[in-house]
Amino acid sequence: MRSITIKDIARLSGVSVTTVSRALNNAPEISEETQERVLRVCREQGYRTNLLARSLISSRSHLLGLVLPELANPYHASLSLNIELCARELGYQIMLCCGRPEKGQMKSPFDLLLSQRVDGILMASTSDSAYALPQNGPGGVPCVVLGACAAESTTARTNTVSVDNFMGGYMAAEYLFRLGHRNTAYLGLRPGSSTHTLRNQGFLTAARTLGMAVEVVENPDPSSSIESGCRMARQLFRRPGFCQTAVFAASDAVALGVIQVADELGLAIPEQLSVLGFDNIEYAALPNIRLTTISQNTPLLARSAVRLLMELIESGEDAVYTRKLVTPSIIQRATCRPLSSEEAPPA
Amino acid sequence: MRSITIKDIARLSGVSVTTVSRALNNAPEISEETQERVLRVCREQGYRTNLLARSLISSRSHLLGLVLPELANPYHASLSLNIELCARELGYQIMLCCGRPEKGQMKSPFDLLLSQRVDGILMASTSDSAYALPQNGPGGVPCVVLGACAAESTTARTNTVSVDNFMGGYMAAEYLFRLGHRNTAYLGLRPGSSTHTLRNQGFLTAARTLGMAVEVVENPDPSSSIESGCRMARQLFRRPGFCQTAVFAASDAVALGVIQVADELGLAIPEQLSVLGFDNIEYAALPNIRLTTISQNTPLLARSAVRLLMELIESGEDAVYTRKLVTPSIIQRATCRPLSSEEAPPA
DNA sequence: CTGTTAGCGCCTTCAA
DNA sequence: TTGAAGGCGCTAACAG
Repeated sequence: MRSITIKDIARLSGVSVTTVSRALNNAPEISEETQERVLRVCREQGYRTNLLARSLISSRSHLLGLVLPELANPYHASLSLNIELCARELGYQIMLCCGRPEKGQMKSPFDLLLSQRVDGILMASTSDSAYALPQNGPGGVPCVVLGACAAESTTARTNTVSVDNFMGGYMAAEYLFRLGHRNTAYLGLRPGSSTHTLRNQGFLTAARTLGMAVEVVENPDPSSSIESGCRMARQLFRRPGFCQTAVFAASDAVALGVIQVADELGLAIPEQLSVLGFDNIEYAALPNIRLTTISQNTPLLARSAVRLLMELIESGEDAVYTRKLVTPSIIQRATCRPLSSEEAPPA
Repeated sequence: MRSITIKDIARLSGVSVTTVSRALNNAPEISEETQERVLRVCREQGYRTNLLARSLISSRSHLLGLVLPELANPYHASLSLNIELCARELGYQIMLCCGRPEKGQMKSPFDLLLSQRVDGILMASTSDSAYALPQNGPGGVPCVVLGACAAESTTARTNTVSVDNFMGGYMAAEYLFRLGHRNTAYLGLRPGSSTHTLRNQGFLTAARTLGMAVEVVENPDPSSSIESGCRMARQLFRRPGFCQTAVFAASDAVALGVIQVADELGLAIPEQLSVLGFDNIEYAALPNIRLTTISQNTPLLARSAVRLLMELIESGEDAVYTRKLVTPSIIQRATCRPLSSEEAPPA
C-alpha cells in the first residue's frame, strides 16, 4: 500500500506541494487559514513525513550512530538508554551498531553508519584501541568516544568523554582516610590499561599526600573479572604480614571477587575489612552485596557525550578536539566502615 | 565537504551513472572490465553509497525499529545486542527507540520510526499492554512483540515471540520432582500478569500429574522484585507447618529475595532448602549466588523474532498472525540438590 | 553491453 | 501569499 505524500495532500487540499511543505514546516510566508486547512487534511489522511526524502535533500539525517562493543554488559545498556533519551530530546534518532569490526565479510560498523548518512557517531569503547576511528575525510562525520583513556587522547585526534579516573582514585583514598584507615591495599592495577593506571595514580597521589600506606596488587589477567578479583584477594590475604584494614578495588568486578574470598575465609566485611569498588555496576546495589563504590554517573556521561557531538555537528568544526572529564561520586552502602580511634592510631 | 556521488564516479571513469550503479550492484549486464575499472575509481575516491537515496527509490530502508521500555535492565541489553547482531547478518540496521509513549510533547516512538520508514518494528514489552500497537493502515509496517503474554495474543492481532512460560513451569516441577522433592512452594504468583499465571499453571499441572504438593504464595506487589521476594519468603518460612524442601520462584528476582532471607534466618541453601528461579538474569550466575534457574534463551528469542519480522516484511502478509514459543532450558547451578531416599519418602 | 530519461518525496530558489 | 521548476543521489525502464 503506497503511503501518502505531500503530493496527495496538495491535490486533496487544492494547493501546491510547496504550500504543503510550508504548512508542515511552519514557514512564515503562509496564511494561517491555508496552513490549518492543509494540516487538517494531513491529519485526516494520516500523513507522515518521509524523513528519508527530507534527509536526502537537506543532507542532514538527524541520525546518530551508536557503536557498542559486542558484549552485553549492564553498563553499556544503561549508557545506550541514556544516550537515546537525550538524543531524542534534541531531535535525533539513534542507529545502533554493535562491535565486531571486519569479522568475516561484514562491513565495518563505521562504513554502515556512514552509508546511512548519520550526522555523527558515538562510540563506547572498552578496550583501549579496538577500532580505527573513521577518518575525517569526505563523508567523514564528527565522532565522540565514550570512556576513552586519557593517556591516548593526549596525542590522538579524538573527542572523548569519560569519567575522571584519576579523580576517582583520589576520592577513594580520601574517603578511606577520612574513615580512619591508614593501611590500605589497591587491588587490580593493570599497567596496560590507562583507565586503571589513572585510577591507581589518583589513589597513590592522595595516599602519599595524606600519609596513608598502600599495598598495590597487580592484576595478571588481561581484564578485570570476578575471578581475577578472587585470585588477587587470596594472594593479599595470605601474605605473612597482612594488616590492611581497607581494600580499594580497581573495579566492582574485582570487589565482588574480594567479597567472595573474604566470605570463604571468614573475614567479616566491613567489620574486619572495608571494601571500596569502582564503577557502580548494577550488581553492586543487590541487597546481599551492598557494595560501597565510586559511581561513573552514566546518565551525565551520556548527556555530555551527546551534547558534545551535537556541538561538533552544528559547528562543523573539525580542527579542535575536546576532552571532557566527568567527576565521579561516592555511593555509600555497606562495605566500608569507620575505624574507631583506638583502632586507628594517628599516622 | 560534499561527499562523492555516483555522478562523480561516472565522470571520473568516463561512463554513465547507470553503468556505475550497475557496477555497484553487481548487475549481470556489464562487462567485467568496465565493472572493475569503475569499482577501482570508487575505492580510490572513497565512494560510499548514500543509502538514504537508495531507500527512497526502492521504498525499502532495510531498517528495523527496536522499541524498548525505559528501564535499563540487563535482559533487554542482551536482547538488543542479539537482535542487532542477527539483523545485521541479514542486511538490516537497527533504529533504537526507548519507551516513554507520549510523555510531554514528544512524538510516540512509533510515529518516529514510521517516519524514518523502517521496514518493520520489534517491540520488547515488559508490562502487559503498555503501548497501542501501530495500526496496519497506510504506512503501517509489520510488528513483532517480544515476550508478550500469551493470554492477550489469543485475541489481539499481534505477532509475538516469547518464552514458553507454561512449559517452563512444567519443567521446573518435573525437575524438582526428579530430585526427590515432594513438598514444594510456588512463590510469586501475580494473577494480573499472564506471564506469571502461565508459569504457575505449568508448575501446578505437572505437580498434580506427578503427585507433588505445592504451597502457592501470592505476590501482593505489582512487580517481581527482590524486595517482594523477601516479603514472601518471610511469610512462607514463618508459617507454623513449614515443611517444604524446595521453592520455585516465579522469577530470579524473587529467588534472590528468598536466598537473602534464608541467609538471614540461617536456613542453608541447598542443604535445607532448594531454590529454583526463572529468567536466568545475569546476577544468577554470580559466583556467590549460583542460582539454578530456568533460562529464557535470549539469543534464540532474539533470532526468532528477527526471522519472523523478516518473513512478514518479505511476504507482505498482514492477515495472518503468528505466535512463536521458545522452549526454555534448565541451567543447573548450586541452589538445588537431590534428596536422599530417606529424606524423600515416596509420595 | 551502455546511455538516456524519468522519478522516488521532499525542499528551495525564483517568479507571479 | 502562492506556485512552478529544479535538484538531492540513486535506480529502473527503455532504447541504442
